[in-house]
Amino acid sequence: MLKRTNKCGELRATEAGRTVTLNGWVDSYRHHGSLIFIDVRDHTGVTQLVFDPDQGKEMYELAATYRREDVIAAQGKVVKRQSVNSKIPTGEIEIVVSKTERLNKCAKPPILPDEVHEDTGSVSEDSRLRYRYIDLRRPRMQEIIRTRHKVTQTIRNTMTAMGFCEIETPVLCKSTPEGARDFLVPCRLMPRTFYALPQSPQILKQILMMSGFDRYFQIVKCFRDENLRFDRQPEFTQLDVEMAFVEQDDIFAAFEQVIRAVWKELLGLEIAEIPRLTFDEVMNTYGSDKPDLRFGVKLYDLTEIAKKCDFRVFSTAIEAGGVVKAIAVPGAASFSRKQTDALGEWVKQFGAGGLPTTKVMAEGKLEGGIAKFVENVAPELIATLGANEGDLICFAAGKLDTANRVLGELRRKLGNELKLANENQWSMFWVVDFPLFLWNEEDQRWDSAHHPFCAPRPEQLHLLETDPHKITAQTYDFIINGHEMLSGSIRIHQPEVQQKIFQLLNISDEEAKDRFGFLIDAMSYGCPPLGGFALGLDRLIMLLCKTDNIRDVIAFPKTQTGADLMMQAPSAVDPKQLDELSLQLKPE
RNA sequence: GGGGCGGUAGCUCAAUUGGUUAGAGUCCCGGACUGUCGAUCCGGUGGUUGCGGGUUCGAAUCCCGUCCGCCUCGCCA
Repeated sequence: MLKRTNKCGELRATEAGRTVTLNGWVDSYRHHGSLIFIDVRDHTGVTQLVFDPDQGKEMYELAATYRREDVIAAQGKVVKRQSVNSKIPTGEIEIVVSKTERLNKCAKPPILPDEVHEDTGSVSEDSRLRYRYIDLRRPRMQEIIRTRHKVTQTIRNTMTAMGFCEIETPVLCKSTPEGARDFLVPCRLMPRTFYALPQSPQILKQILMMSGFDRYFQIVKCFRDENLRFDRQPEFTQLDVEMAFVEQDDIFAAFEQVIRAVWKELLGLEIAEIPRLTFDEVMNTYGSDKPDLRFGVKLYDLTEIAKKCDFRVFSTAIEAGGVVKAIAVPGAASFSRKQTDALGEWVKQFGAGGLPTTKVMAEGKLEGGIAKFVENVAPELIATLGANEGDLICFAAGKLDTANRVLGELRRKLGNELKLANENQWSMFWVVDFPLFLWNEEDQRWDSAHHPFCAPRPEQLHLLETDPHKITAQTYDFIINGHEMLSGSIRIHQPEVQQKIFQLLNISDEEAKDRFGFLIDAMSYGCPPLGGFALGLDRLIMLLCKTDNIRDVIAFPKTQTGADLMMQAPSAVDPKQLDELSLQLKPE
């Protein structure tokens, strides 16, 4: 074969006169009867080839049969072009081909690796996933997947420099019914038993700390058999980290070094000081535990002001011990009645009865919606909210949690729709002081807010018996632009404490022993204080590549029903295989 | 599991809202063309309108079921 001497994106005018060979895919071809132009593409870019019959009739005739996505080789002289194409980096030169070879003929291509054109539109994701190998040839996809590699490299280098050791943990693990649903793998050697794919290496990394590895990390696949979303795949990748002999600040310092290195390496940006906000603070101020702080639109408590209004919705809520809160959304005063009504319907899914609104007009006048009920407090209202002309004030009245949720969701939705966030800005911060437990109304019991190995603050241990909801966990999230990127905690390192937590979570000794016996044992044979975190790598890449589709950042992703459209997984299996596993299928 | 949107040529879409033989661009095939670069021009192949029922003189269009894709609520310690 004619082996390449250069890549398709690298030749410039300075190489004019040299004889080179290129290998690649036919990106486009233009026939002019006795002159053929072909743009040949590889991962580095495209170069124009010129085929002139004067350079050889056979060569020319072969080139005349080249079609899109054929794989070809071409040898020839680099010459400066008569007419420069300023759209491509190699546009100053072309190759006058003297020898060529077709390395592979492409069958009629089902899709083409084109970027979007005005009149042909973009290829549906179905087709892109089915013919992933063609889709991945697109420069944009190449860029994303290569960015991903650069991120993992940067992470590995930084973690290694900080003294972390990358250790692999098993993929065939033990099923634990807590948390997400497990993917199960039947065990042939022990019939009627199953492995589970890990939801995360949580327990194993804690054990590695007990084993004296001191600082562990792993870029690792995790599996959760739950329903999927735009940013969720059944298998996804985490940067998993655990550290021994540490407190919260040590973990923050370690991660901040990593994220700074990634932003420097990938974006050339220095990250300023990273703030820490408490859970209560973000919930009350932004109505979310992961707000996007690239724009304001804070929630304000208007309960006192609302008491002065003769509005049934407010008074009923306040009498029931609830609150009245509001946000002022810039520019939303232009919303039509139809739009505000639609918002009123939309918020019902978060427990609101409806959405009272009013518009801020010139000179601090209120108009529309519930204006007549709040006119009497207009100046106070506007001052408290810091509202301006053109804002739409949205109220939520009811229980504090509900009001926060409703306004938080509304803030997120309208922030997106009205593009309130500066696209070129990054908002990063830690959320700290989460509650350790959340009350589960449905089952009438306590649940871990994160997981059952999170350590309570030692000075609050006595509250375990009396007021579990008051206990603050040494748990933290890291938020970027309104997305939860990371979460972690200081773990429990004393078996007595762990047992108490299990008790409160209604996990019996027997159960605990069955599921986590090895962890408790390990903990009792010399366990250092420890903590760590897990970072969602796919979501991080999504942010860095500015895509809102997790499938874009994974080479071979799955659809919302967990299918791989290229390899056609999952699929039925041979009855023999089932038999070997002592499995039998339930009739439909 | 619930809700919403979608499925028409290999690909991206249209079809005057139930009415003649389901069209266009692109890809592919063939032809013309020596400076194109999303080449252009001419011709051609290509359809179980996701699938299965039903309503109707007549269904891509309406109804029921089902499958698939996307978004979303629940769910994801």
